[in-house]
Amino acid sequence: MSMKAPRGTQDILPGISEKWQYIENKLQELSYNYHYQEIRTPIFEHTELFQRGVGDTTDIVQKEMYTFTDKGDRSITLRPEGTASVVRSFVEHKLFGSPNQPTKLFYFGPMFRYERPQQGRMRQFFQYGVEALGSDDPAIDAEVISLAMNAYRVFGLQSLKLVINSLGDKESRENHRQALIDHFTPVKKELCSDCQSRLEQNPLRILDCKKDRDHPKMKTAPSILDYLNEESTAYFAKVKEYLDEMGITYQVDPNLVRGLDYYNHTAFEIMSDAKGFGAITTLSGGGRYNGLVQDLGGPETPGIGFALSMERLLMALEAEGIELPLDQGLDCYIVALGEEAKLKAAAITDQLRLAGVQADRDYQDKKFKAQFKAADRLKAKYVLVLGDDELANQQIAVKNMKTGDQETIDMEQLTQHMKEIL
RNA sequence: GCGAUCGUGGUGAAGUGGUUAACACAUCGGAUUGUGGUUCCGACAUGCGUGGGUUCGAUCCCCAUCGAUCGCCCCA
Repeated sequence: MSMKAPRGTQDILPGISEKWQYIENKLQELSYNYHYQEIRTPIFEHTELFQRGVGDTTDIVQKEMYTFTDKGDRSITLRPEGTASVVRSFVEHKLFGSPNQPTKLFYFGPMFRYERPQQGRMRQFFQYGVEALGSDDPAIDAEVISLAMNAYRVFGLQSLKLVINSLGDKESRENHRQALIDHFTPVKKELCSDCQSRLEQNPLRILDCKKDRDHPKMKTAPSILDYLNEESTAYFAKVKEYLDEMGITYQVDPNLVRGLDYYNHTAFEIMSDAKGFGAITTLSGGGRYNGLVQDLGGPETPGIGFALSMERLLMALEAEGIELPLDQGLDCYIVALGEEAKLKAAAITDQLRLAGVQADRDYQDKKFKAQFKAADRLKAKYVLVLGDDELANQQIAVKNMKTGDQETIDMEQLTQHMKEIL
């Protein structure tokens, strides 16, 4: 039996977990600034939710889902993404009935996809994402994109590239789809096997195929932007206008397609430009999904959202050499000499902790000097020394480890004193 | 799912088919019975991812397996 974590999973150990907490807190704060509220949905759902929500033709559903049958003979799937669950919950709990629309939600948690792992691609990975349901104002598209960008900017990341596109409404997509089929069918045999089946299932995705990238028909392929009807064109123009006004720079890429079936109108991706960033450059992605709520049994409700990967955010920070301003170091470490002092130290430590002071002490029966070394290693701001002398006088020595200054404090004033100097 | 490279102590890492698996850092102990540094001395691998095979003998050769990294695919 292997005692290693399963392939594609990782332990987030002390030293790293602090970074995660910092990022989570910051993203939560940012979400509230945009007035999004947290939603927590189950980590597993009925398989059918993803088949219908994410789409049967997607790679996620076709080959990447963690699906199993539970003891009640239900087909269960570990969620591969967050949107389907959020929309399901929105419908199930009739959040569309709230007078406060749009419904603006954020979530955070693990997602699962059965893939070949490499750096920045795990089988269990963590996403932060938002969904805005109930508005088809282009301003909310811009808001979500702005939030997505700021989710990196708040950490000081610079090397970001925002790519946007419009997939149009249903009519535009239909027309474009037919144009793609007409365009590629004559050369069907020259395309890769994936694209041959895409031609029938989802011709749009031929456009971002890396294998057939150099095929002559690729360059002349009908662009979605030429097939947008008046309404879709106007919508996209408005989104861009909002972005311009907000000072958010972007690049329009007509080949940006996104892997999930539910997208329409606005689609976007944020990538890292940073050198030394791995082969995987996409940091986050999102888009509009106006038909999804209805597909999952709700009333006709527009929606837009995005999700980012925590792992890749961490990679981006690393690539740009950004150090997070983490609080580190213990408030105080209690050094005790002798049995009696040890006993007293336990009580003092306990008291300090209850009063809101971080405190720790030795449990390894270390020598005096070794206890000091431990305190130093733990970056303790203060060391409290308790020996025979102090014990006799009902006092304790408080040493500032940074300045080296030391003073003697009466035992009963210690907690108060520590709270003052910290 | 396909292809390639790799897997030695807490960490970084050397090494060889044959008795004691370098070195460095970290850790622990001592020099220094109550103050963090430095220096010096000493200690520290259930044995080289796991399982099997070849061999008189394998950490080093072969096979399988697990895992990591990179590329493809795709994405977050």
